[in-house]
Amino acid sequence: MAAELKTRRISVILADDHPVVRDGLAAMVNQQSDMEVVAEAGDGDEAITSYEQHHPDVLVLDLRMPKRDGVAVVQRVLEINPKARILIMTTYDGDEDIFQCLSQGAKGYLLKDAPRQEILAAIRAVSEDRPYTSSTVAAKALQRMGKPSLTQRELDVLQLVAEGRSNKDIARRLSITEGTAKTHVKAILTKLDAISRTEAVAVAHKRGLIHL
Amino acid sequence: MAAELKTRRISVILADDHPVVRDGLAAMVNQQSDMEVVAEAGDGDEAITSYEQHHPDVLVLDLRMPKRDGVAVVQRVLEINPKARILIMTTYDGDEDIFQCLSQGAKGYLLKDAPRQEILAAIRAVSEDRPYTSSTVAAKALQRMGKPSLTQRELDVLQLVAEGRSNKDIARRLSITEGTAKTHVKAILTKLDAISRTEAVAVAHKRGLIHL
DNA sequence: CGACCGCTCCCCCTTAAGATAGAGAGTCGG
DNA sequence: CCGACTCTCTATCTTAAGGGGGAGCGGTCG
Repeated sequence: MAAELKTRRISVILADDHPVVRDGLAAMVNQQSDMEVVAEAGDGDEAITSYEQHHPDVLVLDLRMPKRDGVAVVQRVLEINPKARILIMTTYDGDEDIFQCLSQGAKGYLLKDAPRQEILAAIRAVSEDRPYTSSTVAAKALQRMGKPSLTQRELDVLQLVAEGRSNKDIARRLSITEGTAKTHVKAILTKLDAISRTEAVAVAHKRGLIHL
Repeated sequence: MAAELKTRRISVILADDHPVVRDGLAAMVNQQSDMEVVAEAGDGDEAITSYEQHHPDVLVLDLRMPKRDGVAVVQRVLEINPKARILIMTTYDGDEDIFQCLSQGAKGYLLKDAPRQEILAAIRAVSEDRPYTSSTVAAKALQRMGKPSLTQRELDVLQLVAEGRSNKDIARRLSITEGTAKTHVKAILTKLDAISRTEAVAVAHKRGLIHL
């Protein structure tokens, strides 16, 4: 490690709520001669303030974090710097999560069970502003294409359905009539291609539309 | 690092399907003067064969792994060596998972978002055959006490309910009548204190009775 | 402006789900 | 051997859920 070190190292921020994962990534990254960890964050808010302070080459981001979830962090960071290079690193492989992050402007998306080499390759790719998406993840993103998306109201209803609420209960909570609640549920069933509300919950969970 | 190194180091096997997590734990453990990682495993079967080969002081085990899940590994390893010292390290905080592992003989249970110090303390405790359970986890285990447990058949039915199957469909798949399926569902609702099947799924998921 | 969309409400109708109660056959442990 | 438990099945009844329509109203956008 001598010659190629002249060029500046890739600076990386790690945002993950598990100290163990941060340690693992930090160990991997700092072992490389061409990159280094400049900061770590344990929740969404920390990730944003850290980004503002350090403006790293790459932000490695977990999707599920306390205080502010990954998608919101992506949105906020890209507001601060539209050219920010963000690599999503998560256990969630639902097409909705993937679609949301990538369409919002994240440069890469990979799963936590990825081998070391792939993780490092992804960081390098994203640092050069090249998108990185593993084939399985890309396939999921394509699956999402063509599928109808739910409206905000439908997502509200879906959330309550997933909690096991009845149509009547949902109506009360959303201050609408039971008939309207049923209309929304029907729309959800149609869009998710489900026969019953319970199946709708299963489908929505698999796709990452809801996180129980 | 000199004097206290005379006593043999605590040997540790790490079983987790995420390379990143294994790296993180390995880095943490190997930095300590009184412990070392002797093997790693990426799935349940590997964990068992690794244990048989090395007979480590502590087996750190993730619950959700390919091929064979954590609870099954705990069972098998304790068959091999009833005095095995197993520390569960997972993201799942459902009372059922915790109860199953601890009642089966795991010595410790902690969550992946635990701070470094707690993780190391847990490994040391378990290595000395002292049980380690964080207060929040212990509280969950106590919650489980008094709650009725489901029969195997009820778990079968619950699984299908969670997939969104109708009573008729469940009956066909289990080769029973729809009436019997309803009887099981009814028993499930009563035991889980739920009003509808969808709520039952939500409760069962929270408690860790099913993993979607 | 007119088309489109999202949200709201309404109707009727069929089917699935849940509540209640009873009962026979099998297994297991005291 | 006798409870206790599990699994199975039965029947009836009430209510919730789902299918198929239609329709008004406030936006937005070409």
